[in-house]
Amino acid sequence: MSKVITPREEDYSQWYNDIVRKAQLADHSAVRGCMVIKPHGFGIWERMQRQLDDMFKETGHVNAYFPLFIPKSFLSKEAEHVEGFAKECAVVTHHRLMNDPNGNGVVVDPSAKLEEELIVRPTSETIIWNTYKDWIDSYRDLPILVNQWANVVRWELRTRLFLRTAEFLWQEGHTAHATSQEAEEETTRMLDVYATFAEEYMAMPVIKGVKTASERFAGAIDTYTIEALMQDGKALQSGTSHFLGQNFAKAFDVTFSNKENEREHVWATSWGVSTRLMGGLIMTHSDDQGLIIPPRLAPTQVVIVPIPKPNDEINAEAKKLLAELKEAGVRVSYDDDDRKRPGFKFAEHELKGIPVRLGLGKRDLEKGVIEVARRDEKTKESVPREGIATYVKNLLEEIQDNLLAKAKAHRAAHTTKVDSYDEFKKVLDEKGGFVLAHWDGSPETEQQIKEETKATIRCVPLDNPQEDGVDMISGKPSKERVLFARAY
RNA sequence: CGGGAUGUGGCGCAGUUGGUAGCGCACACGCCUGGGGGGCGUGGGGCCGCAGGUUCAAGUCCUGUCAUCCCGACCA
Repeated sequence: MSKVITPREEDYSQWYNDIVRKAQLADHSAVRGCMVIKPHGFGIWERMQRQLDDMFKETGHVNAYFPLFIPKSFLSKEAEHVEGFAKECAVVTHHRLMNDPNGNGVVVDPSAKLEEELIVRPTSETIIWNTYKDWIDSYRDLPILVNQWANVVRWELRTRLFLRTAEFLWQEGHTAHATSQEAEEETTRMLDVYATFAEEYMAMPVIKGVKTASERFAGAIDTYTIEALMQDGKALQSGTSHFLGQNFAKAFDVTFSNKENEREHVWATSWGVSTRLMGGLIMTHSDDQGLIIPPRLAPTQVVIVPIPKPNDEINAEAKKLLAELKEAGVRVSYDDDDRKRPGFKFAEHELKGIPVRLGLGKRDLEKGVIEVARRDEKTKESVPREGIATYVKNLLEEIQDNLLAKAKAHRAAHTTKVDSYDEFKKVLDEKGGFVLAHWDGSPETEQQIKEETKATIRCVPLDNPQEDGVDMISGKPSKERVLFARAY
């Protein structure tokens, strides 16, 4: 297999595909739009899952699991919701196959038609709220703070590995509360969890904000989002947290008795991040040599390469090094494959994004040093063998910080304030990135901008500085800038 | 779903006016090598995406179909 990656400058889409496939994160499968997540890719996802799950638990949530299939009738109970998802649902109509009477393998058994079709969940609000109806009777039953890790299916017409696949993995939190205020607090709490995770673990800075009406989740009162900026200047919606009001409680008739013994509808939130984060991770950090994984998410943080090849002496030293590093809490492995030469291994580990490589060579050992190579900056240095574990541990933190700093610098350099529509278009075409501009709040100008420039309002940033201005197009007054970008 | 392109060993590709399917990498074995993707030799591996059709003969021509990629439309 050719290990050469298309340079970003030449073709960013192709570069992205090359990274995903050549770093062995994922591959296309036999099913249109569905991918096989390979061990290296899944290992990163598992690190994300584990960390997020811990953060959910720390904020009081528990995990549960609801069915893959949803009765068709459930989808029609919340009008906006069905409209948002109807066009991309996989539908189960039969439950049995039979041998083809003509001898051509198996066919669907027409007698096994389902009375009511089942929808493969595109998201689980409906099945979950149908269940919550049975769980909730009193204010004492609230809040319900449940999360589930699951796969969902959305029959997308155009798919891209990780960024938009027909089936994807995610978590979806679904909470039920006694008051609007409590639900709104939950919505922003989880948005904060996502933002913290993105910055501290993925080293991917994000802007927190609220979606405009046109970009809102189908069935939500408010959709909060974290928006990240990719290397090519396009935005990636990386996580959402929805305040659902009483929409689903009303649709599924979920009520509770309050302290005054009055019957009220329950208030709801839902929030999720998906394997799309993998796409964000790739497009935030990686380079033309391959993937770059932030140390906190790297399944393997350090790889030890024997130079020029494993032998008894080097193996013995490697064993000691492994023990020292593991003792220090570092995820480390030893590449003792004796069929491949060092140069090949270097390139391979760089391609796969392992943050730190230790070169263990006879000459270095005699001098009492080890060659330490960092993936992020592609630099190498000789480090004393004594105290190497501490050095590496500190280096991993430095790399983590460096990646976040670089991503922040890139975002800062690609965030532009503009005050005229001409300038807006010019920045989008020549520079890309986030564009902060005044907007009069009307769906019409938002739509016009989208049609003419392909840019959308990513969000109205939270804690947005208030300032007087005028809409670029209508000239109507505006009191704050909103965040525009072309997006994935 | 519309426009364009591409499907040939695991990967990347060539294959002329139709006439016995090739190359590089990878793989297996052997020898030589050995601090940034080694060298030489030998060898194995193909329903040419799939289904029809034209023809004495189809990887090549025709029709259909499936899949992937790029650009759109769509996209909580």
